[in-house]
Amino acid sequence: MNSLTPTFFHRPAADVARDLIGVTLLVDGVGGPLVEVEAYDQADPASHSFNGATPRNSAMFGPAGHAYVYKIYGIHWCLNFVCQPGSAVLIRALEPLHWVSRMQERRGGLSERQLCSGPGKLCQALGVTIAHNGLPLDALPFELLPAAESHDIATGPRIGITKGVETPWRFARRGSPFLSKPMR
DNA sequence: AGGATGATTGCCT
DNA sequence: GGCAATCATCCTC
Repeated sequence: MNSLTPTFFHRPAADVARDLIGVTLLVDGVGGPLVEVEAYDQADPASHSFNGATPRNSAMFGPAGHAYVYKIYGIHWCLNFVCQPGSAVLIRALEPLHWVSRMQERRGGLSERQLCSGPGKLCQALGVTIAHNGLPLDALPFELLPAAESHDIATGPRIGITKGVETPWRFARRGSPFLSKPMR
């Protein structure tokens, strides 16, 4: 069951990002509704795609609606949803709702608000690795379920970047206790 | 071939 | 708040 088609993703990343808040992400049945995402596109100096395609970022130039997974600081995985060529949405946080016990096993028995409150944490909790790079999002192990209700969405500058710091392409569910950092 | 770097996290003070 | 961990990737020589 999955009603987010490639058409949904074949749009500017910032538009897709906003529409992803509240969408439930499951990987092998583990996950919950997205509460925080960020958009990146090719004209954006903060984006991995800014200087063109390389072996690492090739998924960003592949079909919309597929995953782009990369390793950061030699330690953590980060999951993105590919949009228009050279653009993607970084999945930063979700509300742990489905199969929470599995997430706690993977993360080390932490409180629920620490399970998926950051891009690296979320990948650890959901078991996302480089093995998921390039996979389509409309097939297992991925499931994307439309938002059950509308949300009050806050926007602001993106986290952890040194270029493009003024671009307000961080989108979050306002007031959620599951964010990587509070929205200002 | 060598070196700097990173869309982070968690532990320490 | 500060900083170490840890390594694939990418740029430069």
